[in-house]
Amino acid sequence: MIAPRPMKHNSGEIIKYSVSPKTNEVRFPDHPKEPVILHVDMDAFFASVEQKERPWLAGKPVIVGGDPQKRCGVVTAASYAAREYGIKAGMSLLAARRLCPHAVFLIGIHGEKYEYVSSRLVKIFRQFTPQVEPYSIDEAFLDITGCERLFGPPMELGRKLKEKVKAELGLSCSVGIAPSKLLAKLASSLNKPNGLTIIPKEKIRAILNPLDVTELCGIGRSTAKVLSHLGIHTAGELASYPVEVLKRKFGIVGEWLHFMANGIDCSPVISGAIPDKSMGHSRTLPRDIDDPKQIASILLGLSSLVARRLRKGGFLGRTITLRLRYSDFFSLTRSETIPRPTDSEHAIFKVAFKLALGLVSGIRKIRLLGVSVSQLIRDEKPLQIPLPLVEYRDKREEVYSVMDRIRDKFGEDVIRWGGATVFG
DNA sequence: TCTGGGGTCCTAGGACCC
DNA sequence: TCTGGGGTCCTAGGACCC
Repeated sequence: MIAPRPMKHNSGEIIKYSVSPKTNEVRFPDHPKEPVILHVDMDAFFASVEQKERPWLAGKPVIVGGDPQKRCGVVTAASYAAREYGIKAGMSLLAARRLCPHAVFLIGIHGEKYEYVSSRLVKIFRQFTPQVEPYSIDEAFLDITGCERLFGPPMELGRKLKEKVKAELGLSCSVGIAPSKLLAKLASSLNKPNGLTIIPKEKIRAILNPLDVTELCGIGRSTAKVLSHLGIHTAGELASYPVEVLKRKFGIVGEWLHFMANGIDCSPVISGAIPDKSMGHSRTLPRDIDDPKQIASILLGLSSLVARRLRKGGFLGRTITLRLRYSDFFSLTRSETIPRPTDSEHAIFKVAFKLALGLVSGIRKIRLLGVSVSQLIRDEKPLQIPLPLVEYRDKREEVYSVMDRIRDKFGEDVIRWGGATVFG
């Protein structure tokens, strides 16, 4: 996320800055060099990967999403040919089908395939600079400051990068180049798909000012609504709005808004791995339920998925959060922190189910259930000897490891705990 | 727009301890 | 027993992103 933490260091420290009392201008410690940041955003990533695999789908409206037979299907990705019909990510599959009945609907998200392509992309990016920060499965920031001697001017580097991605993976991407992450991300969005856009320092104001505030990364519907009440609709209007008023209205976010609208962002490209903070899974159920037995079955299945990921990543977690959505769409969370960190599905399930039972009502049925674990720590195997810790490492641990190996080999659904719902 | 699933960060109140 | 102030942890919710 760049928006919620634009002013932070790697270490989490706030970068010190000063504000000129006369001009209201913000001053940062001088950079040794004017940074050059490049943002890569893959074009219709999931849909393009599928099209590359099935060449006969090239140029056709392709929609990747859930199962349209189930009620919960939404569009996860749409090819540009599909977007011409007004289809967007997040839209229900039914609505998408109405807009474009002849589109090709590819059901199911093949996460592992996309992860693999994503890892190959990062390898390509690293051939240009070691300073690569993956931002999501299909986006990354590259700090290309000082790369001129190897690859030519920034635009030349951007062109070479696009060519290499196309040649090696057959995928097109949009590239934005600017003096900061915030502006590079904005630049890549300006000429999609297959764009290559630079925002030079002297054009920042001219490009930023007329933009709708919602085009800035970090301003969503809620913030835009509040801004609109203040008479602020464009980035230019936001930039010249008194920062003190914004701070009163939004707290620390108000300050970010001010900086964003002024194109100020000092967040560095962080090339090291960013540790996971939480892991979770949730499911919209095929139909609304309120039977504790069914709830238990779903929660055990979700807990298994989460625990398996914890073990795979070598993590233990302490806080277990239950997420629940009623049929009227009212959502809430309940969490509990346990004394000893765990990676056991049964420990996770026990807490999640207890929390869920407190929320079962005779009036509203449940539409969605989710389980997540946070306060993660590394599971340091050699350190697990101390006696108080032995207790949570019960005999099931051996069973978990056997089950994990079986699932690795034969798939998620070949084995499960009695009573657990299997999620593929 | 009849509304998925994976995350992150911030806020605010209350409990608890010193 | 009453009083206080600060720090930290826990919990719940909200906003936002892809």
